[in-house]
Amino acid sequence: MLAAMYDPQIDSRRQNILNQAANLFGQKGYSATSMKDIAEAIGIQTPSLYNHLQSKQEILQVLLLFIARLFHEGILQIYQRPASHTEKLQQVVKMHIRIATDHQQIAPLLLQEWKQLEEPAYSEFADLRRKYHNLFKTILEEGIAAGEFKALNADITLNLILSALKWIYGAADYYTSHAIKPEDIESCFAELVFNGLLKQ
Amino acid sequence: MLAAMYDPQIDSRRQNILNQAANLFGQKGYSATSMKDIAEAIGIQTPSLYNHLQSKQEILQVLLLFIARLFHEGILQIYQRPASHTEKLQQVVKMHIRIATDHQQIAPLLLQEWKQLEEPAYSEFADLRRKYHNLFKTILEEGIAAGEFKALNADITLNLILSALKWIYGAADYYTSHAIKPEDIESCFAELVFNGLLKQ
DNA sequence: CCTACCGATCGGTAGG
DNA sequence: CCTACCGATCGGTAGG
Repeated sequence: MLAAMYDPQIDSRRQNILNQAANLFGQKGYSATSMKDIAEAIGIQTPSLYNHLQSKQEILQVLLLFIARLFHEGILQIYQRPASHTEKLQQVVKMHIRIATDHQQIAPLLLQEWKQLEEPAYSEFADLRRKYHNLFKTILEEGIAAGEFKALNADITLNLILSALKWIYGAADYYTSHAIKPEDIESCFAELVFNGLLKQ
Repeated sequence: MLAAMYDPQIDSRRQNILNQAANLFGQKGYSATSMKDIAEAIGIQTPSLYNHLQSKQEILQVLLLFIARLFHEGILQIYQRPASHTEKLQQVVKMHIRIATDHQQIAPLLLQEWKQLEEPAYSEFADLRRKYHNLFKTILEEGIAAGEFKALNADITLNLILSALKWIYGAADYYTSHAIKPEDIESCFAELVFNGLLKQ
C-alpha cells in the first residue's frame, strides 16, 4: 500500500509524523495530544519534530485541508456527470465510504478537530465544507424537482444523511472487529435511505 | 424555564458553573477549555471555582453521567411498554430529540468529550452507553423477527440511525437559525427511516 | 470570594 | 538528530 501523500514534499519521516499525529489527534483530540506524545510514537525527541514541520497547528492544517479537498473534488466530479439524481446520490455515498476507508487516520478529524484550525486555514476549510454541502443539497433538490425524490425538507434530509455517513469516520475499529465490509455499509445505507426500514 | 439539576446539591452558583462549562466544553472541547475560561464566563477568579467543585474532571463526569442516565432510563421505559416495534422505534427517536433539545449545552459532549472521562466514571458511562445500544438493537432485531422491519444487518442499521440522530446533538444553533422545529426533524427522520427517500 | 503562589507541562528555540 | 533551556499557561492549593 502506498503511503498517503498529504503534501508535495518528499520526506518519508514527515509523512510518518503526519500519520502518527493523525492517529493521536483522532483518538485523544488535537488539544489533548502533545508534541511529546507524537515524538514518542515515532521514537525521537520532541525538538526533532521541528526539523520536519513548523508547528503543531501546521500538522492539523495539512491533514484537514488534504481530506477536505478530496471530498470536494469527488462530489464536484460526480455532480457534473450525466446520471439520474438517484445514481448521483448513490455515487456520493460510495465516494464518502471510499475516502473514509482509504484515510481512516484522518477522517475522524472531520468530526470535531477542524474547530481547532486557526486562520486562514479555518476559512479555507469552512469554504470547502460549505461547497460540499451545497453540491450535496443541490443533488437532493434537483432530485425532488425531477420527481425522483419525495419533497422532504432538503436541509434536514441533507444533514441526517451526512450525519449518518459520519458514522464511518470514527468506526474503523468497530467494523473491522465486527467483520463488516465497506460494501455491506454501502448496500445497507442505500436500502435504508432509498426504500426505508419497513417491510411493505 | 427551570434550571437543569445535574446533581442533588442545591447550589445555584454550582449549577451556573456547570452550565457555562458545558457550553465551553461543547464549543472548544474539554482539553482546550481552561478553568480560567470557565471562571471568566462566570465573572469570578479561577480559584473561586474550587469552592463549588473539586476538579475540572468532576464537571465533565457530572454532566455526562447525568445525560447518559437520562437516555438509558428513557429507552428502558420505552422498551418495556406494550407497543409495536415500529411505534417503539418512533418513540425512541422522539425521546432522543427531546433530551437533546432540552439539554442543548450537554448533548454535544456525547460526541467526543466522553473520551476524556477518567476511571471509574469512564466505565460507568461506557456501561450506560452499551446498555442503550443493546436495547436499541434489540428493538430492531425483534422488529425484524416480527416481520415489521426488513432483514437488514442490525449492527449497521443501528449505527447508521444512531449516527443520524447525533446530528441533533451539535446542531442547536443550526436549526434555530434555519427556523427548524423539533417536530420537523422528527417527521422528516421518521419518513426517511421508515419509508425512504424514493418517491414510488 | 480574593491574592499569592505552587510544580508540572505546554509548544517551541538555540546551538551544535 | 540531540541536549539544554525558554516563557507561558495549565490545574490546583494555602491562607485569609
